[in-house]
Amino acid sequence: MPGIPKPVAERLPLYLHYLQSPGGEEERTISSAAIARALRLGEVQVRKDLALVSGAGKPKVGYIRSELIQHISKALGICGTKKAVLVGAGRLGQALLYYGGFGEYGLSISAAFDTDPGKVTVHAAGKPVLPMAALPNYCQCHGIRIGIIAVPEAGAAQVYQALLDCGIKAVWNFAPCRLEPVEGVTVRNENMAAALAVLCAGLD
Amino acid sequence: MPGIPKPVAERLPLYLHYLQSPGGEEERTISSAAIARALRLGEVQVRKDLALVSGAGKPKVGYIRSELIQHISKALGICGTKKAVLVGAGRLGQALLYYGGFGEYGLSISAAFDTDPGKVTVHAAGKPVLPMAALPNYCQCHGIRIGIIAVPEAGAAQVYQALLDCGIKAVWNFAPCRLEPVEGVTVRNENMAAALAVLCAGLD
DNA sequence: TAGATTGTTAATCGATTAACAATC
DNA sequence: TAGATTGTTAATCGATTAACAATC
Repeated sequence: MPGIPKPVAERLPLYLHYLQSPGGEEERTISSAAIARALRLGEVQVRKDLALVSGAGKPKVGYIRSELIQHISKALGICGTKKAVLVGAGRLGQALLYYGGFGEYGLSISAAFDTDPGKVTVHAAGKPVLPMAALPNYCQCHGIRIGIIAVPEAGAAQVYQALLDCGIKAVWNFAPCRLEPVEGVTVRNENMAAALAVLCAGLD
Repeated sequence: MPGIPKPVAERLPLYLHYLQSPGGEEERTISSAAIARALRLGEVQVRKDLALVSGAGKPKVGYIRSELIQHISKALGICGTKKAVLVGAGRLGQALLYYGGFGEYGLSISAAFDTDPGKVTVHAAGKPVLPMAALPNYCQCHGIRIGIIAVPEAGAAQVYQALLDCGIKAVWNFAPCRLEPVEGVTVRNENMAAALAVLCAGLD
């Protein structure tokens, strides 16, 4: 995504979801105004975003839906299905493992890992739950570059290091702690408690 | 949070978490430089943020830890424990129900609601899972103003309306759809699949 | 007093919005 | 041609960073 500002990149999945959603208008073309209305964004903003990744809009006509889907998908690097590993097969980990929504963006969690031998025997959502020791080999064999951390805070740093050692390049961290930045590795911290706290901050 | 810019508000929980975390330096005072180092932020940014909610730093000394915790807590509206209801007791819902991290910010999920009679009998994490019909009465009796939507996309709009009817003022939505904005109600959309897609966008 | 650390004012940067030009 | 819709250039807005003043 070189050249695509972060706020724009964050809107791209919304456009894609809307364009692919059934039930909406199934016209062959669509205008920036229609997208803006549906997603409650400014129409100039939508046009600017789309110009950045597509630039294939036609005055008086709008955008060809299928083309636009192609272009946004390309900008998001969607090609085939990228596989991710999940570390931590607790409740949150299992919720992610069963969640079907990633496929829309060409992503899937292909295996989970846990230190708890009790969880290791479980196959969840048709996916294996393996012991931590199996992580390096699994990642190498499957060419995994995406890792998800769903363990308690105390274990996060260690899991992070293990993922780095496996050559992971993108980390989605659900533990409420910052992870040491590493050149060439992208980290997103998903601090659930903090998110709810901010949402509720203005309540009184 | 009138007067506090959103980016600042999003950093406040990080400061609070760091200040309250055990194991760190347990000094009575702390400097903006120390906080910045730990959280990997700019020190001027930390000082500006803290000046906005506290303004009680002393040159040469820093901030008194306990005071700072008080001030940030106040800015985040933390007082006692605010209760939230959760709609949708699937895997994600249960993960949230069991998650213990909300307490740090004075929040707790006190009950879940589901249309599936099978889920209704379960008591999860010592919290009741009730039928949807019980929602209005529960919210009124407990003075609930926070609602969490953890149902599939198709049901989200209806659940949202139900929550609005109950007088909910803050909504945390995990379904991948935008919800109609309503005056006086804050909504945060937590689109998990989109988040992972953006994280992985730059992979190749 | 001197030095460390906060707080503020000004400068920079980036994103959004508005106005308008281009074009099918 | 006229009108609708895109795309671009300029203006606005807000946040971050840098420089410096204040003060314990």
